[in-house]
Amino acid sequence: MTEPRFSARRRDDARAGDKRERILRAAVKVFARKGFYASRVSEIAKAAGVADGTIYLYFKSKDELLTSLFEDRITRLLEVLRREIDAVPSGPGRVRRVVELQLGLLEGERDLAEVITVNLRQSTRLLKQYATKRFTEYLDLMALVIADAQHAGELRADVSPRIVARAIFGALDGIALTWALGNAEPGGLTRAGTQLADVLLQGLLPRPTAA
Amino acid sequence: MTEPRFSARRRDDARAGDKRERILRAAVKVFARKGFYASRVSEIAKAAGVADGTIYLYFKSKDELLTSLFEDRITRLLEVLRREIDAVPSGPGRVRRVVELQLGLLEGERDLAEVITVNLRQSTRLLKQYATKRFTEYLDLMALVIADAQHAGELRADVSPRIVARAIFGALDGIALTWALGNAEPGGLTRAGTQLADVLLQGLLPRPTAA
DNA sequence: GCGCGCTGAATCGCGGTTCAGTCACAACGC
DNA sequence: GCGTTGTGACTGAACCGCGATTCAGCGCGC
Repeated sequence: MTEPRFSARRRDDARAGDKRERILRAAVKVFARKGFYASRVSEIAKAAGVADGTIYLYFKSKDELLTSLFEDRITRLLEVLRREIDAVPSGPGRVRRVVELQLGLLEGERDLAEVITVNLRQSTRLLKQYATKRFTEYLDLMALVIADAQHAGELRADVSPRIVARAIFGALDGIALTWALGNAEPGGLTRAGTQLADVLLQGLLPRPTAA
Repeated sequence: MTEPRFSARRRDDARAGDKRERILRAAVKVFARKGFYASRVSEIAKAAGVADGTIYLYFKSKDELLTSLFEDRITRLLEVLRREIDAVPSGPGRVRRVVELQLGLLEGERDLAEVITVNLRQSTRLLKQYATKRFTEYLDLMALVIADAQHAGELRADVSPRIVARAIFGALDGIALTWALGNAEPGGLTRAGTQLADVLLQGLLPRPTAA
């Protein structure tokens, strides 16, 4: 229903035609620079190299454009995360992998980092209605990783997996936010990820011997 | 310049007259419920019990209303934090105090929690221009607490104080966010604060003996 | 020709902002 | 005391610009 029928193969036009994706990419760029509300649909159209009206052939509204953007990108992220988690056996290893992976991914996509950290919260509707779906899915995944490791005795069990999951999400978000808003020095996110993982893992170890 | 001259003492009207504060309080409530952009100035006026135009006697624009809100509330927070930090001698004690204090404060003001966590990011202008002032001040304060403790040998020195500060901010923000958006169970924030502090402190301890 | 993807100028509603009045009160002269 | 007038905080209906959305065409490929 959102997708254009079929075809759409312009033989004279080199760019692959996937206009929907072109629009999404343009939206990321524009939203990142100006924020959702300050961004004009016409700007996104221009950035994508399409007419204003074309956007409405692929998305119901400006709002739905933002929603789709998250739906799409977060779905991708969840896929990657699930795959990686499965590939790592140890609990602590998983935590480290997940933390480093997420910041590593954003390192290469500053615009996306900004959209996720900043714009996720722009549309209250988006946050309160939509986000409580995918976002919860994300938090649940993180909490599960923690809980599993706790049951295996690899991580201390005296803290709530859900709280830890939220804290990890928040820490990642906060680091990405300040990075995206600041000078975004190269390698900054990756380095931060390693350090965050270091602190988290030591903090989550089963209580050593003495409290 | 923003304040009305003087007088303004209505003897027949019980409410203390501080209209500016009344408007700010109303704004917190409305922004929290609907988000900055979805909130109508007329709604804030109604909630504050003043006319639409009155708001413009105290604030230049809707934008400036939001800005003033942060300026005001964050200034208060910084004051409280500084005082508390000075009152606690040990580094780890300070970290715990700061973490627990912030979540404790928000526990009593759900609306404010929501405004800070959600709306702080609504106005990109606010974030990029204004926030880089007070917000930086906040991060610097946190980083200083960490750095001091590191120099005193109370916390591990192999992580960047700034990264830790950002991570702590993010973790607090993330926890407050999910709390404010969720069921906001009573005591939830306080409990989360304790656990977060537990994990952080263990994680930040000087490396035990074996890495 | 025809269908379809696309275009982009025009529309239309919304809501931030303005500003001409209103009103309560204080100051003043008597 | 008491009318008169000045002051300025406050009001709220109307204005006006903006920008999301629409839709009457357009032209390319078949």
